Amino acid sequence: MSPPSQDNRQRIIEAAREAFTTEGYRSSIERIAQLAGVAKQTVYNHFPTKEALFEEMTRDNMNIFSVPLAGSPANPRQTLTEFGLMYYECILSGQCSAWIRMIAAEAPRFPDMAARTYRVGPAAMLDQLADFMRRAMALKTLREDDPRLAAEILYGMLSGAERTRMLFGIERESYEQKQRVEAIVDCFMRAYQSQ
Amino acid sequence: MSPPSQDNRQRIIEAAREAFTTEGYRSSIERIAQLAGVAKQTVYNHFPTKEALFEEMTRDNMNIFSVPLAGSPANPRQTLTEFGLMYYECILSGQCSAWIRMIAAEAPRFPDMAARTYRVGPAAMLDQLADFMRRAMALKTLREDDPRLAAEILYGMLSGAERTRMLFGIERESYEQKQRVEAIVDCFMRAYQSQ
DNA sequence: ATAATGTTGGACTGTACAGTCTAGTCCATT
DNA sequence: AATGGACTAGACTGTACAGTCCAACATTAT
Repeated sequence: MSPPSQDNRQRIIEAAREAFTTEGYRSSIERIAQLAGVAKQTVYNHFPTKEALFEEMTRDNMNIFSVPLAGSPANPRQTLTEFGLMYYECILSGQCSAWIRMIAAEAPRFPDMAARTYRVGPAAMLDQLADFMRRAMALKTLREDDPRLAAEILYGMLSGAERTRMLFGIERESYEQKQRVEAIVDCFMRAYQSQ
Repeated sequence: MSPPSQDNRQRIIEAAREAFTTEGYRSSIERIAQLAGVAKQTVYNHFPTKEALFEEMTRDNMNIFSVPLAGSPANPRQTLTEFGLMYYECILSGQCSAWIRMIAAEAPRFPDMAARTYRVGPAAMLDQLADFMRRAMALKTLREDDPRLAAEILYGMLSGAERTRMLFGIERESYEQKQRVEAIVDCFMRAYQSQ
């Protein structure tokens, strides 16, 4: 090979992410090639079909979803607040919004991709969160209850109304994220404090 | 006119709803005509362009979102449980799921349609719910707090994880809806009972 | 140098589809 | 009976795009 092939491959994947998340699957190969600054044929040198490129791109961008849950179950209020802030930062960002919208739109056409993304993204996060709840419940820093349900409830409170607005393309109303996250975690703690 | 034109118009809109929600906007006019049992030209007799048909269809189907909130603020647990059950029934049904997915997918292309649907659907429901919270708080059957936030929190707990699964096309895990709704409302009541 | 390999740009094929046009049919009103 | 508006079937135009082909070019390894 002459000009470094791996560079081109990565540039194409990056361009595909850009194009697919903003224009959906209908975005054309020619457009992607143009965004990558590469000839159309070069795209086909690296990926046999548009579908293959799409699948590769989704595989390459899955890490976009991971939000770490670091912190001790001894102090759930603090740990969950930190987690909630990071969640808002990452998951409700413009980039991630476009990504989720695109996944949702193409889920019927690419069910495997959607299921894989769900497993790596939301499902993994829920598992992590449920595990945290279980440990906190064992420590009696949260009331004894179904840890999975607790995880889903917190997840729901955090994403719920915001996620809906984001899906409909409604601009975020202006308010303090920090304040909102704290109010939500406070609500969660009222419901789940050990008595 | 000979064969009743209004019938055809309604059949076309119905077919468009079916086609657009299952295949997205990419579904063809020919396909819609076929579903409606009508000639392609007849579609164009009623709607000038594909976009116009789409807009009309979304206007016609907006009522799909309305979930009534009937019941007294004197007994929030019961009223909210009934509301939650109806919400699950309606909003998380296959038909409504496909609808939401389609809206989300086409929101960038039809921002007006998306905003309108948001106003009539989720926003109206949140308003209704917030009003209920306000009245219950005035009655001291719920703790004094921000009623809008309370509404969004309950809405989030109800739709959160389920909505995500639905967007990703993940089959509902089998559990009792009623049990889940009751657990969620119970959690909400723990957080919002007046002390 | 030369062979091998990747890239380029442009021409090309085939398909799918929006939207138009036409010739003919069916029915209700006059 | 005649007029006119809606319907049908199908041909047709133009465009967009996936995917292929090819001839010329650049770079690196031998």
